[in-house]
Amino acid sequence: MRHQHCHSDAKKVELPTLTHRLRQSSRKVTGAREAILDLLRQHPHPMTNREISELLPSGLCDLVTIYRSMHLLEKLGLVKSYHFGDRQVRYELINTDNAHHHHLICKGCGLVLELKGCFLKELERAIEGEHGFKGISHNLEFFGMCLACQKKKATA
Amino acid sequence: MRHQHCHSDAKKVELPTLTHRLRQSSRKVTGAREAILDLLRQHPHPMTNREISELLPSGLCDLVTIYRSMHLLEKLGLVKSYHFGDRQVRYELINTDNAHHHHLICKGCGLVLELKGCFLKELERAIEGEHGFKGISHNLEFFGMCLACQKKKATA
DNA sequence: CTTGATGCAAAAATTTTGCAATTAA
DNA sequence: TTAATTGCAAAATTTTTGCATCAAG
Repeated sequence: MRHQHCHSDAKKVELPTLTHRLRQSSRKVTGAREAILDLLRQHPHPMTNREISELLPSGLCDLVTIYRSMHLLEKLGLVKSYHFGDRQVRYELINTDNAHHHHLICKGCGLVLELKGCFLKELERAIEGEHGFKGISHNLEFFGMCLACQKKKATA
Repeated sequence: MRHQHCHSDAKKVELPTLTHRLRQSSRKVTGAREAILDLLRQHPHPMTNREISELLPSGLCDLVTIYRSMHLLEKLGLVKSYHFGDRQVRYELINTDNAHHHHLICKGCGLVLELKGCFLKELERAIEGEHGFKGISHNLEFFGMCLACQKKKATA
């Protein structure tokens, strides 16, 4: 995945709000965690641990710390993990404005657009009824070729 | 994922049909590949390389061969890979009867049901129009708790 | 102080690669 | 015969764990 951008109008969660939630769970607000959370705020699209590590000021913390932090943040419900079908886990800050959404990912350049809204609630109800499952959720991501990559391909 | 089952009425692809497609691509029909394809026929739901390896007659082939085979079979379009959100790649035989479908996965026991049909074609068109993307596809999987696991939880 | 967090090294687990030997066509 | 395939060993990744040290609350 070469580049990632995100078009989202959702209001950003404030950093103090996030650190407060750490303290509430008797977790400590450390330099590494603040930096990670702030990075996620500034790049509001799913990122891998490695990407996070590379974007963080060099030497700020070990990659192991990022693994541990992301597990924790996910458990505490501050981030959500996404899978774009390439066996990598990506984490995105959960924005209360825009909690549940899907992405449109360019297979050429890795551009990520955030899609507004979701249309599968009724479908989930139908599936619950038909199969007796409870507590249904879903993963849904779209893939395609963005305008820029279409042009690139045409001229190549 | 502890168990996997699949409810599918789709007609099974015949083994000779599959091996024929290997020969067409000037690939060889080996014991390992026949065994893998037959296993996938008999377990018509997505399986990881490790699961395939463990279900194959012991010592039939190396795990490396399975990795290589699955890459090849995917490239040739005989299998499709799925991601159930646990960072594992799962492969399923492509059945011409039932090429595009989604799954309903129990978070308790790993039961996998195959859902018939797909309802997102119009949605894909809408997204193409709105964002200028071309060739849109999607990944969609549902997760929940199956009846048996609901009971198990209630009595626990 | 006391508990939780971190770095570093090492272990574990997963996936890929090189190469000589083997086998299907 | 020859081009593709395989096994084995080894390398390259990726993720997890242990433990002593450090730091936030």
